Amino acid sequence: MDIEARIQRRQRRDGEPRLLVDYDSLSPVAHTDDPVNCGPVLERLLDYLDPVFDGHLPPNAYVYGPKGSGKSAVVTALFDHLVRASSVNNAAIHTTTRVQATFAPRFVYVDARETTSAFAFYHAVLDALVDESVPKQGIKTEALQSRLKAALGGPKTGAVVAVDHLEEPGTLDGEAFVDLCAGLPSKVSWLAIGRAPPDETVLTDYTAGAIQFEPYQSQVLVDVLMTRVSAAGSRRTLDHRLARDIAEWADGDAHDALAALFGAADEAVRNRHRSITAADVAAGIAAVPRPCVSLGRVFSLPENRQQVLHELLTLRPDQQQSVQATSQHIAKSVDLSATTVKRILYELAEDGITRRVTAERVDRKGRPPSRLEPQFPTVVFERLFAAQ
DNA sequence: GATCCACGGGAATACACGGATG
DNA sequence: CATCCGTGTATTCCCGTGGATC
Repeated sequence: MDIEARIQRRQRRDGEPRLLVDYDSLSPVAHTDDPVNCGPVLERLLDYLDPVFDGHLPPNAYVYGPKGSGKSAVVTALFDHLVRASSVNNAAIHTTTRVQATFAPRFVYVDARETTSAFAFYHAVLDALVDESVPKQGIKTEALQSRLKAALGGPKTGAVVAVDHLEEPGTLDGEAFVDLCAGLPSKVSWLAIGRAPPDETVLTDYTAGAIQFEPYQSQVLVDVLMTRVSAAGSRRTLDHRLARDIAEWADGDAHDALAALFGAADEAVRNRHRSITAADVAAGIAAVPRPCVSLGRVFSLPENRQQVLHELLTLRPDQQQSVQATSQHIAKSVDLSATTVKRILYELAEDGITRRVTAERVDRKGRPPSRLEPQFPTVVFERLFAAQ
């Protein structure tokens, strides 16, 4: 946090202390280096990775748990450390190796939301593995595969690839992912991360074990919220009791809790409150639909889809009586034809980003129209979208 | 020239509903 | 009464084109 921001935060206006918050610290899509209170699951992940320190690759594994239970937060933090440790200083791992051979495993984190094709997937893995830049176009997918093989050619190398957000709408499904992994060199083990319980996914047909993430306990969630709040502003910004209210409402889902907190902080800032009030919290909670789609999914959408969503949020209710009318209005402010906008709107609804609500009754003929309800935290989206 | 993929457009299909038909 | 039909929408699906990069 730079000095400028710290000073700004202390500035007064109208003699009143004014709340200023650092929205990045509250963002449900931002993960911290050091997730709060995740000891037990972290230990289980390290247990799984233990063979690495013995000079072997671990088997494939599956990490699962509901949205907002900390899967991405913990795995990204862990892999960040491992990547740093293995690339900056291989010795760190070598010296703890109990056998003589110098086994230098690599660690790769891939977000399936960003890699929806075979090409993109192999590209992501290879790009993380080699220093030179890897072409994004113009070469065959098979060319990437052989380069991967070459990159892991050494006798004492191997890689553990964590693939996050599998089997979401719009990302790789289990079958496709397993097929892609079959095209990887044999010296690669994968750690799949998804939401489905082990018995509801084909992924576990190919893994030796599964690691479960439970929804956050209310008390832990309160800690998470308070930690984020103090990173974003001052500890006094949020009353402990209000944090508890948010946590109770969120029912163990850190994503939703942070989204609500973000909305509450935004409301407080706009009302020039000196701290977050109960009414602000109520407004913050109200701006998070339930069930709620993860913002991470929304922000990994292509730019023009996000544009369409942004415009959708600016329309008046009377402009979105039907999908057709909605797309025509949106097409006016976006560089896409109404037909294309319409198709995009249907795709977004299909993926659960929005929800179609069919009108009760219309005048006469024809199938009744639908309106689209956002299924993601709109306030947070607007703020972070504007900041992009 | 190869290769990947985003775009755009519209054709095809499904649906709702009232009214006609057998 | 059951079914079909016409009309006007909503919704899904498919495929060609073109930019960008190697």
